[in-house]
Amino acid sequence: MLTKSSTELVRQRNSVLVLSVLRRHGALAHTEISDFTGLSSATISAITTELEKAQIIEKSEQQPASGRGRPRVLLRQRRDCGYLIVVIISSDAVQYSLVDYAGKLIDRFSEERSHDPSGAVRFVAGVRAGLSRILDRSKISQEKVLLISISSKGLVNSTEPVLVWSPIFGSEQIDFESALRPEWQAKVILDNETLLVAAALGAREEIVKGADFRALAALSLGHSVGLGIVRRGNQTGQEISAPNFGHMLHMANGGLCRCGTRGCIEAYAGFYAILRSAFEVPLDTIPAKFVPVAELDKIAAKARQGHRVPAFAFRQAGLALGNGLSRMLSLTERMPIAITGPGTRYYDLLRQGIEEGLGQSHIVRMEGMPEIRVVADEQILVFEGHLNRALSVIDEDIVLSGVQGIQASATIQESG
Amino acid sequence: MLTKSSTELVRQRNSVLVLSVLRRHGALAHTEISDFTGLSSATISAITTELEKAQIIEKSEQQPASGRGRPRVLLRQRRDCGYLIVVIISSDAVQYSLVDYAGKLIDRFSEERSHDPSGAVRFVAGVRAGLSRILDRSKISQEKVLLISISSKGLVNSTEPVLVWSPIFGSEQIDFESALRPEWQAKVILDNETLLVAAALGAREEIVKGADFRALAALSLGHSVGLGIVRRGNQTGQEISAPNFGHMLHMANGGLCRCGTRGCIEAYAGFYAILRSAFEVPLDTIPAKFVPVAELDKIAAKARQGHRVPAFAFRQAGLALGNGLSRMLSLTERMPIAITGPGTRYYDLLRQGIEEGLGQSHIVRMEGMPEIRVVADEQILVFEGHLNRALSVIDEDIVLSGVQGIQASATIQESG
DNA sequence: ATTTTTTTCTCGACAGTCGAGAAATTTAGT
DNA sequence: ACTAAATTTCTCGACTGTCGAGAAAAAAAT
Repeated sequence: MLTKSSTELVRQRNSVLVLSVLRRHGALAHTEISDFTGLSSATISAITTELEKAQIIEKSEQQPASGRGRPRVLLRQRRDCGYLIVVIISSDAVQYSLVDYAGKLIDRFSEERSHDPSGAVRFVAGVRAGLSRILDRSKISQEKVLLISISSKGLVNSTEPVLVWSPIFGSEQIDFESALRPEWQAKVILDNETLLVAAALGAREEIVKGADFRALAALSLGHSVGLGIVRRGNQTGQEISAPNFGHMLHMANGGLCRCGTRGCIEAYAGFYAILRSAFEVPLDTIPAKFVPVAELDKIAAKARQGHRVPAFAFRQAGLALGNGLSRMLSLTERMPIAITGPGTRYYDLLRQGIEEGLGQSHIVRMEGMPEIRVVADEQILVFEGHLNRALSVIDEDIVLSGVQGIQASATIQESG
Repeated sequence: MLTKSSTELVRQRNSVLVLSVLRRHGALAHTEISDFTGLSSATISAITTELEKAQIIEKSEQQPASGRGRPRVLLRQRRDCGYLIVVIISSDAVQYSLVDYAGKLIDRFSEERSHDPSGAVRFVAGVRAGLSRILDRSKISQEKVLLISISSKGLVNSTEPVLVWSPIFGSEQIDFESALRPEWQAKVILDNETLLVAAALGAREEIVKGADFRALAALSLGHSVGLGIVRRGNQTGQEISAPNFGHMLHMANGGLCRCGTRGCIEAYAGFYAILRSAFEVPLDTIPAKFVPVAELDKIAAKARQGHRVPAFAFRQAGLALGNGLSRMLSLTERMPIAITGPGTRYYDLLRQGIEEGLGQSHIVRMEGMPEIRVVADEQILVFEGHLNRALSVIDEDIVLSGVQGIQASATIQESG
């Protein structure tokens, strides 16, 4: 259904555009903003004075004039305009980061996660405690926290911050919004971890390729298997999705997965699955909860020495991944695939299987093998994805609600 | 990447909105348009007078006033504002339809397709001849044809009207744009047939459910297997895609498919595959080019009588479909599935397999079985999809280019 | 001191939407 | 027959938004 447009919408959109340009390129002068956005200088003036009144951006202090002419006045976001807390949930720890509106990291710590399965209630309490702690440490008032951006592996509700399924808590759902709501007024968003990796890679790619960028998939290999897809939208930025790839069906009635289903991709390509396969344990054995990476390293070493069974385990894993990716490509357009996560260290062993698995499908035979790259530093990408996403959400929120509100209160202060 | 907005864009958008409302609900009065669009009466006046000057809509002749008050003046699209040719390519015929801008069918005929494999060049020539013929028969000038909307089974390029792969011509690509370009100035669009079915069903659903509508998949069963997905977009209408579902990998190293690959879904669920399986022919036999439906009816009859082997063939087909659908659901959100096409007559035999195949995946076990409906009248839906899609494309084009151009020429005429 | 160059800011023109109320036109009531 | 009520369409002025042009500002070069 189409929806009506209005002139105010135009202003909103262009304001968000200005903020996003400012974010992407740092402090910019009037004319540069005009160049990047395509908006006229007059419009930039109007928008920036409005944003400045609303205390969202500020004129940078005079800097030594370089070159002739009237010196530029750089505009930048006000760092203290608002703050963002990033919560990254991984299998063994929860990392909390406090970030200012300009994207600068202010404080960070991790808390070990006890491996007791005592469940979601206790875990949520831990998260609440962690959030309080990071706020206390930095002496920032709670209202200044505009957004809490959370990520986890697993399946996430697309509209609300609800963790629908996770490797840790299974089907025990966690609704972060309601869990934090009485205490925190900030908006809460939740994203799949690999989705954020994909978003970060997509943003990088868009900077390089510009309008040529079409789509990209990120495949994260580790204890579990995640996939994120980012696609260039019609007009409004990027579209991202995090399918339930690790638990997509690889083979009917196949190996038993941690999730209780048989034949998931993860039941062949997750770390525990490779271990199980390398030790020739029956495929319907209930899989280990946690596998030390050192253990897998040993198997990889043997495989590299030419031992048949461990090599076969990696190959099977690769096949499951390749088949799964080929199925994804059958349902989407052709796109490059970036492989990240701790599993990349075994890419030499997985590669042949992945390529063979890909090659078994019609789409790949027709369009050719997709480009595959290995990308390290998954952690950095996750954080980068958080920032990209969270800050642009903040931008929108500020423009949507903030400008009028803050501006109104500013005028009251002036007149009062 | 975000892009700038302007006030003219607002007008364009709202003009398209008015046209689309007019199309959906037929002739409407001023106030009704205002209600449907949410735009104010004044704006409707401005837009409609502009569209009327540009000869895109017209005031309907006075009709008997019902109720008190000033009688309504109904507005409707001008039928002769432009025309549309719909070309539906199926395995045994090509159907040509001439439709006016109000969606009314003016002329239609089908041309048998000779089953010789002489290839794409000859086929394209046939299409050109068919287009000329329908134009001749109706005495409409070629410039009045604004759009040629083509559909086929197979895989279609997402940006250009290029048939990338089809059951008929295989990988022999057909670029309809360049094939028709010197002769026809009209815009050419090409869509997968099942995509149009999905689009039509989606549009129907949106009328019923309104904003509650999220997404829907259409599965077409026949000689080949097609899938169309329609999703509600962020803001601008619906997003539709036609994946290469029939040739998605069902089982590595599985049965030989018509496309030459092994293990495609179609190699289990296409008509020829069911036949092959029912006759216990080895799965690597090169499949029949064309299967008479009567043949399959016989097998179905036997299966319904309780014969094991034919029943098993249908069950295997269902399993392949169910597994494939479960994989699709792993990559998208949960959505209802509408099954169409000639294969629906065997749905009683396929059903158990489909449900079992779906149930083998984690996502279905977690979210529950998706809603499955059987929808007959695929042909009607295909045509309806063509119309929905083509006419809204025309609306956009008219507003984008037409209004200014036509208006300009109108003022010249006035002053001249 | 003047000119040149570069950047920012301001003004008037133009496009779009909206609310209110005038104008048009029919039905109902007396 | 005439008037009042109802309903729809149209018009006007206010408001918001963008843009181009040119004025104003401010530093470097001459």
